[in-house]
Amino acid sequence: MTNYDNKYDANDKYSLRGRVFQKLREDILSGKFKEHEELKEVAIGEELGVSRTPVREAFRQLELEGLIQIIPNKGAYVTGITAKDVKDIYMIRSLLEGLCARLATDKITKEQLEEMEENIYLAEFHAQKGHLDQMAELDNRFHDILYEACDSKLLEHTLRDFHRYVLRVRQKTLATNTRGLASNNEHRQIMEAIKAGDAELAEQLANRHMINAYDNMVKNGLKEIYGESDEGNAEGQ
Amino acid sequence: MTNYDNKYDANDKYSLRGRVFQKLREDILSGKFKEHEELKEVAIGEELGVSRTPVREAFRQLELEGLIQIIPNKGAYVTGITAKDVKDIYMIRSLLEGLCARLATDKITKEQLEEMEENIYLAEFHAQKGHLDQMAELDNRFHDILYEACDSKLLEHTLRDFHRYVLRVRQKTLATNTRGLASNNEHRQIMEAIKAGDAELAEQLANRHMINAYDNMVKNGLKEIYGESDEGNAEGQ
DNA sequence: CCTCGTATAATTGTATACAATCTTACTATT
DNA sequence: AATAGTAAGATTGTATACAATTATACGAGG
Repeated sequence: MTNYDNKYDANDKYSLRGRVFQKLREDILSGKFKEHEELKEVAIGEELGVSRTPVREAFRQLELEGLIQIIPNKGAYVTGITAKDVKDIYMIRSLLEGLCARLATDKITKEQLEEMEENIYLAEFHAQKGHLDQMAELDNRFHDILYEACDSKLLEHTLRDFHRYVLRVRQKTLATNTRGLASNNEHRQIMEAIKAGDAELAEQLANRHMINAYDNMVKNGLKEIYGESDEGNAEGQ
Repeated sequence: MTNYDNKYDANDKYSLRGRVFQKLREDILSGKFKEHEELKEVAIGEELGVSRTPVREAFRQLELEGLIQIIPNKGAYVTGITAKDVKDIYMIRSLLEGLCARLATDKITKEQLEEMEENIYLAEFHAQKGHLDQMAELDNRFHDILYEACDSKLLEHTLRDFHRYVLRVRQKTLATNTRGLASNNEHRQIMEAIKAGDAELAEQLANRHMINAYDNMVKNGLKEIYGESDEGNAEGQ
């Protein structure tokens, strides 16, 4: 669930705890810390030059973000993502991104729509050039715009959480260029539907966009990467 | 987002932090702490007989659960729920409870199905007797069973978060007996669909169940209670 | 050689001390 | 009287000290 309309965001940049939190999140999402790796308070503290207190508080936040698991009196461990988790997230996101697109059709501002168009235009350029990093960045930003445009702090926050959570996987799988181009075309269709005021269509397209993204991940070896590496409950896909 | 399959739950009962966390959450949800009320570390600590450290850590968790907002160097405040928030949550829940019911149709165990039937049977009894507290309890439990039955830790956790989050409102509005009876009949229909293996129908019914619940809240004065009491962004409903 | 138990070390949990920041009230100046 | 400045108090942020718990290593007994 977490917090919503908070101008002073929880990951506040200016406190030590906030900086530790951001750093650790980044390191986990980027894969610097592997799954099931243990994070020790003193080690992290020394590495970042802070005491245990801010580290501990950052741990509590990371736990609620689902990035680590804290076992009382034992330790903090980077959580693993199973193939089943990824499948579930995309199922949930499919519905919620659809809802988001539907709501955004009524609520989107002129500025947001313009940024969307620019985003798609730029992405096409980078797709042709094969700039994968920029593609990923633009993809993230496209969804962020959509989340902002739905005018629901709660939905926005929920989607952002899920989106961030699968970034770990995405970095390894979206790196195929063919999907990048197809994905951007789907973005364009969604944008066109929103622009035309067709909420139903926008919802369906956003819905489908997630399903396609997931199918592509499966094709490109999601199973091999995250298959049975975990607690052995990777069943579905 | 928060943590998922964690046998050692974050709100661990045996640490001071865990107890403080649970106590504060309970007090916020029950309405003992009013919206926008400031929570001071020392005051809470003295009241519960602990130092500031576990209180601070509990605060971090409450913040990520969306129950309080922490402004750096200033204080912790109980978050307000606007009418718009409630509307958004029910919109989201409508989709996700539908998904949950659909998945549960395939995954539910014999035991879970039996507990569901028993739950509905008991609820009918208490509805006739006008036992509102028990009704609320059984209603919560029904949805918990459904969440467990969908066999998705992620969906289960997400729905539980939203469910808990609206408890604050529910306690004030579901207290009408007529809705209790209707609600229980909807539970029965959902259960029957699941039992019959009709996933599509179960999804639609669960979907509709949420919409009905929300409509009833609006009828029974949600607006009056949570209308403009907040930041003045209660627009939609 | 294996198992159990104990002691020691390592790690987390909590309390307290100190630093930084913000709030409040009072005073001086206009 | 109103306002700005400043100092005192209150509150949060961080560091450190101590307690409790858990993991590890080693040795005794079988």
